[in-house]
Amino acid sequence: MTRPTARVLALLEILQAGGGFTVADLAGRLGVDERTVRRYAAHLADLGIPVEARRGRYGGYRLAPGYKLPPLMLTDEEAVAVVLGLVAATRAGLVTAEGAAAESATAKIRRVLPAVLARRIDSLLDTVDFTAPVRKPAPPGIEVLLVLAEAARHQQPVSITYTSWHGRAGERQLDPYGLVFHAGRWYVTGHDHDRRAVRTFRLDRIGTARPTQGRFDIPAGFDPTTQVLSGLAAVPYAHEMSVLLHTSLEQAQRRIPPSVGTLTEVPDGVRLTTRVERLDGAAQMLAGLGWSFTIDRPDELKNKVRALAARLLTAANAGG
Amino acid sequence: MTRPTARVLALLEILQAGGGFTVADLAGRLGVDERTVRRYAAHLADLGIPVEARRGRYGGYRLAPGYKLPPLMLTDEEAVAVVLGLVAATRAGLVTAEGAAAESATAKIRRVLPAVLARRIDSLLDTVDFTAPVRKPAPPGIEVLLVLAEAARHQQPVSITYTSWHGRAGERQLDPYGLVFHAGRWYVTGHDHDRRAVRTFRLDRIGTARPTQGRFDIPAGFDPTTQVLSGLAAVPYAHEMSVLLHTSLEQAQRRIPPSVGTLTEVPDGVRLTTRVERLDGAAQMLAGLGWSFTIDRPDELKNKVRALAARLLTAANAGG
DNA sequence: CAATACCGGACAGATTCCGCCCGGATGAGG
DNA sequence: CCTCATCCGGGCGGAATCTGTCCGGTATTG
Repeated sequence: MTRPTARVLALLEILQAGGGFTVADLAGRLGVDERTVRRYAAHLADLGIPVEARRGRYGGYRLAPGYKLPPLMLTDEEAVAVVLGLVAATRAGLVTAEGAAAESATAKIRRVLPAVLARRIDSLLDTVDFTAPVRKPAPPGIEVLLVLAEAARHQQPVSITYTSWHGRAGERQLDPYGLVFHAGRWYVTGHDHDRRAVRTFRLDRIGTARPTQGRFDIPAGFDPTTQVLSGLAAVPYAHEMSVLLHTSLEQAQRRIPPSVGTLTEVPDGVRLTTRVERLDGAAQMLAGLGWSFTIDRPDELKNKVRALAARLLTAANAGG
Repeated sequence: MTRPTARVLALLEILQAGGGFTVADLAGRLGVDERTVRRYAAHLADLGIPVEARRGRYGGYRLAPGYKLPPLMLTDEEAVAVVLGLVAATRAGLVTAEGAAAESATAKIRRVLPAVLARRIDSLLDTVDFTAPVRKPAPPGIEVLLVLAEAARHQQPVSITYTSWHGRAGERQLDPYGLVFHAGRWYVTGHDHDRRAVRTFRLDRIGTARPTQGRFDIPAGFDPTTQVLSGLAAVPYAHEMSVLLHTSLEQAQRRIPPSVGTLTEVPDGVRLTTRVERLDGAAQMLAGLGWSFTIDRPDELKNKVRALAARLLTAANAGG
């Protein structure tokens, strides 16, 4: 930043983000000396912007609480980021229940942009193709999402109404440890009071969420992502499967996502335990991995692997 | 007025009063030279304020028509969509060169939200985890992106400066047919005048883009995504492979991305033609797909499939 | 009291700003 | 096409403002 004008207004932007800032903090962010920050604060005051200063321990600068904000001004880069973000969020299934939120947000943002920039962004949206797959959204209600987020942040229990996959509705008391967005779906994981265990719920199946009294502690080292993904892997599919893969744990972890099953390092390789709906699919997966392996169970899987081998031989010998 | 900052902002206030102003008029009001007024107008533009200029008789400066609209009013859903969109765009590698655009955009949007909603959105951002991988961004310059988008939209040729992967810079004349965002990278594909063929370029390797004279037509049925992906797939791997899959084109397209190879519907199924580096890997892929198939070529692939079948038999018969 | 954090004058050197000059581009109206 | 009015922006030398440093001082909290 070469111009003092821009730096003074950058200070204004930082302060407008809210909260308080020490002079040392601001100096670091603006890349100037502390004395210069103090001068800038005085400049803002000269311009009629109410910068409040507090001396002493825990002191710093902030804007006066009631200060009225100017209209939104986005740079070209920021506008493009917002619009592309809305496209990305829609494609990822991140959009929430009132399905047109991304479209209407795009329209509103566009209206406060200069006409030339809006037209260029229109051209961009018209001409760009994305290769990532579009997720079918399973959006939660916005209120459910925000209540759970606040409760997780402040470690406050909630009461939720939940409809399970086979349609049974009920109320649950939950200590929400964290939220996870995975493959187009929102999940909350935490301590389920009724089950006295950690449970994971899909947010699109949660009707209402209401904070309740109390506070909870998150268990040390708890990782919401791991919990949700391993919970997804523990679906009660028809078959339990255990296979010894003749490779390293590192290699296995690189090729097999946690959502597929549990990998355990053992002396002869890595044990993969999981549940699957169809054993022929499991046979195909194992063939596709490329490592040799030993089947612990079920025995039926051995038959499926044999059948796949026979089919491959047929293919290799067909034609000429 | 002693400070340039104050004078620049005084210009903004005059323009915000509405209507148009000549440079001479503004110079008189601000007590500066006309050249200085023109500099101030450029400063405001740098700060993201849309000052529009009109040359010639009856010309002058004014603010862009939409600039004086009331402040942006977003619903809760829309605000969440925008903020989550910015997060998604960052993770997908969609953000552009001036790296902090998503962060500063988030801050600006947050500033025009009610404090309560802003706090709830903060909680959401603090507590949510995403499982999708974070792409390392290879961002193009915003100007390059927007110029190419407009040129593609209006079917107008461009002149680009391009640095190839081994570092050779040069200028190219291009008819941009479309833009594609794939796996964290921006691509433009179109007719390369110098090569007299369709070529694909990565936008992060394009230094500048400038529209040139003329118009072009896009070939009928041209699909930018297919072109970019098949270009990526056309890497000179060691082996050419052709396999007849005993399934439908629709099923094949669902399981085999275009980046893998070309799918062609034929009377007995779907022909997959592609190039691969390792035939044993190809054998594994075919086994993993689960359909029966016939190998056209190479003959060596038949040996690899036989070897895989043998390995599967060994696995199925091992243990008990 | 100790530690932390804002305050602001003064000075020399650094950086940015400014008026002036001027050839050039643009656009409306005759 | 021409005329007139108006914006455009690089370059230069001098003027104005900015900046870091130094430092003694005030304010606030535990």
